[in-house]
Amino acid sequence: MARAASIIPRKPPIQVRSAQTVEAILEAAARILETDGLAGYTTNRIAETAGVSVGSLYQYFPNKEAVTAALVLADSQRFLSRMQETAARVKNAPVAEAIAELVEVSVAHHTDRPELSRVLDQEEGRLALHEDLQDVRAGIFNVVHELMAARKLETPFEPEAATQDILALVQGITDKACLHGETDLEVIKVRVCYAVFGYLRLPAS
Amino acid sequence: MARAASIIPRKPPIQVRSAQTVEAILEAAARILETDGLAGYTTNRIAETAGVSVGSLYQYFPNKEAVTAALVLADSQRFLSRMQETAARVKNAPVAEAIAELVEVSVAHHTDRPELSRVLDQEEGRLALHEDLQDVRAGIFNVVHELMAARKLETPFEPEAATQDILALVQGITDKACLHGETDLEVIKVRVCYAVFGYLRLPAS
DNA sequence: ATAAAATACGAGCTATTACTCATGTTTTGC
DNA sequence: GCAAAACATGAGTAATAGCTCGTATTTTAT
Repeated sequence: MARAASIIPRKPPIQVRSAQTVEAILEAAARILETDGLAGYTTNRIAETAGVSVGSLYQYFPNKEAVTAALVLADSQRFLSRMQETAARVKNAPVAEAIAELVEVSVAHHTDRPELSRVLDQEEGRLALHEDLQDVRAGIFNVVHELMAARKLETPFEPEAATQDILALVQGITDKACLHGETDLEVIKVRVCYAVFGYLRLPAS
Repeated sequence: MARAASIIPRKPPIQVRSAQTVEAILEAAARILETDGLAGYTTNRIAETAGVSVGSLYQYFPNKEAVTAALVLADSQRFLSRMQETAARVKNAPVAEAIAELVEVSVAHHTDRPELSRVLDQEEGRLALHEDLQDVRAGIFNVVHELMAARKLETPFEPEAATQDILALVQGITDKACLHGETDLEVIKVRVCYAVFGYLRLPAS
């Protein structure tokens, strides 16, 4: 049987020098995915772009997938942090405002580096098993889930299903908008809010 | 410069024999994408699975991408046909029913061979330029767009943006549901309808 | 029947790419 | 100052996959 390709970093960087190397590798990988997509995404090119040797790359990542996984994880963690911060901040704000702020965070996360976001979301499927990543996904889910509970937002469905649907429609609308070349964060945000308010049967703010 | 890889079929099959070959190739490609995704998707394997030689494959397709493009086009055309038929059939039905029927077609299209649908949607991005495909996408767009016009469904946004959003949220919710292992078409359909009705601010049926 | 066109075949060429390893350099600990 | 550990290097290897092309077989047309 083919041994499962581990995604766990091979060796943790100890010195500052190596930490910089790892950072450079991740940023290079991101830039390549952003510009050329998976087409030009090779370990040799990642190393070259990062200004390090391939050998160095393989000292910290057991394989190419691990680089992608690290990228996805870092990106998701950033998103989760912002969602949690925002959720805490708007804890006592009016519902409409709370939702609007969370939607803004979500849309901003996709419109910031749209091409990168698209590819990472797409690659996430292949890495869905990874534990850390599942925790982050669960965290994002919980932010929305808890908001609905705290505000007593009701739907005819299980709260879990409703949460999933809301996250899905936010992402769906945002992605398509980006895909069609839209760049105005505000405009997209308004439409996404409109959809979420609609799903929740809330009156317009 | 790298010459643009044409996606236009190299030679049209003339005899029935070759038509069967082309059909076998497309079905084999679909099955591979469905089971192993892009990982095992090689021209050699496609040919082997189809029970023909690689040479035959390259007699009708100029390159691998062309096979994928043909697959995407055929799939989109099936979807468009069903949407158009359904739209025509429910022309005079109550709005709620018309929407429900169209949503059912859409959800069914994704839940039929969910894995295949996911990969094809994903690959569609890379082939977005192709003319025939753009026509089909425009056709799907028009079905929804015209329904909204005929029924005088209003939103605060440009009709085009609203149409895009509705298609996006339908696909978004459906995809995520499939991804999470949901298989019950009826259940998904009800939730998608709920979202669409919400976006359109229509009372529940 | 026979020539020509269409179709089928598949070994193998070429290019690419993930990944290794032997060797050299820098940093750390004492 | 020095040994050991950490880090960096990049030419080279092995495997893979897209695609070609010379040849063989089947179908069509007359």
